[in-house]
Amino acid sequence: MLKKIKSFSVPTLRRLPLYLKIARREQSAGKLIISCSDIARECRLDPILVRKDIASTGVVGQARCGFPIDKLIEAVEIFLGWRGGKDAFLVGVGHLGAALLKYEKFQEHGLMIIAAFDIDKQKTKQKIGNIPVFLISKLPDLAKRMRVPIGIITVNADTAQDIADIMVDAGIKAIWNFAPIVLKVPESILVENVSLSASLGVLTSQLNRQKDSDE
Amino acid sequence: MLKKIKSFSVPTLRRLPLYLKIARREQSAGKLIISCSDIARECRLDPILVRKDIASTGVVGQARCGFPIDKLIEAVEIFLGWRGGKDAFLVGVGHLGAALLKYEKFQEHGLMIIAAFDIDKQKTKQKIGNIPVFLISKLPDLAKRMRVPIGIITVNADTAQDIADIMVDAGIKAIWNFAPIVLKVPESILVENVSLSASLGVLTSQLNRQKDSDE
DNA sequence: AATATATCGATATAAATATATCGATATATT
DNA sequence: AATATATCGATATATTTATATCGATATATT
Repeated sequence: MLKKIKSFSVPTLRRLPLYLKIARREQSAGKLIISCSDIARECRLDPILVRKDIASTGVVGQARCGFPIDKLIEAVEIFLGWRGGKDAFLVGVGHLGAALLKYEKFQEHGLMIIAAFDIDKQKTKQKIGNIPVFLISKLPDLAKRMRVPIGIITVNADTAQDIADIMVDAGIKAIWNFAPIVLKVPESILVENVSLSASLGVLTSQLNRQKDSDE
Repeated sequence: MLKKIKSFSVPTLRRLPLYLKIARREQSAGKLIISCSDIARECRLDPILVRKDIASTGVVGQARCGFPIDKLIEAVEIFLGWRGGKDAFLVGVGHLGAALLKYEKFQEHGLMIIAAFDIDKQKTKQKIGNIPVFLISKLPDLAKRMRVPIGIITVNADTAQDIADIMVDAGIKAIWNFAPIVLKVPESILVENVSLSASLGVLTSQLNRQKDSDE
């Protein structure tokens, strides 16, 4: 039976990790309760917005006090799918790919990069960040047998679509794409793009306009 | 005189670099004209949206044909502030910082990383991606003398605010922040955040919900 | 040459997102 | 104990963003 998937606002999903980070820090500092106003102040957001975001995770707060931090953290982690780690394969062991492999904190986000792949045989000779590197030809079999749900693409724009095709064939359900193209994949496959150009564009465009108005 | 800064939609600013990339590629392939429908098809967006985005750059098209690619590229580049490169300093030569220093294509985005900084003296001994690395204590003087407008923060969350303070004191106008915190800076300073957690949160959250509904 | 079609540009509508308002309630203060 | 205050939760409004509609126009087709 095809259930309608309740979709949540992407802006909300993008803010929640920040709230989580703050909540975890406050918990480490010994606090038991945290309010939306506290979080909003630190994020420079409207408390009402923070409250609505948090409400979508389903956690219930206490009037006048706030939310029990442990319950809040649990609710956000479950909501984001960060409880019970998900396996991922990374393809493209270049500068960026290697940096991601060496980043230790993805576990905090429930992401376990268990293997990396590249076309360059040289790169398969050593582990990076304790993660083994294989030839790309090994991906399909491994992905199918291990039922890996997430693929990370850190190859260049020219080869990204080919890698996406291989991932889809291998049964990967979600792609975290760092290449600056729009991947063509079946509708059922999730794609989340990280675009440095997009981010840089926002910055430099606004910087230009600000400068112009100063003169 | 304080002119009101005309602000453009951030979603539009985030899509324009993609259109630009496509336009450049088509130009290399010899095409002289490109239509919003062409771009929309490739980006999997509504042509009307693409047309509106492009309209905000001020370029004018030709009914039934599209936009002259050279004019379109020029307009988008100017709009994004990517004509006539901008200097930048990067602070934090860790895995990610080093990867950005080695990335050669920022020039296509009008960004020139002319120096990097770190607290670790060891790191100052060699260039990375042909960019020299200095001790962080050298930043203020260099930034002021060279009037560097952009600072890139690739340190960890604990030190990011300190680095931002140093950058602001040194006259930097815009910060490209890769650390997972909300920086506290004066209103006149632009901040653009790149948040891997946010991006990952969108992916894993949706992946979870999809899985739940399958069962 | 007349007609059809694709696209631009402008305007209008719809949908998504953010902000404001208000009552209820638990703690702090007088 | 009574009152004030901060915060939640729900509902309502405003703003932003995306989509739809329509006329004008340049090319392609008949």
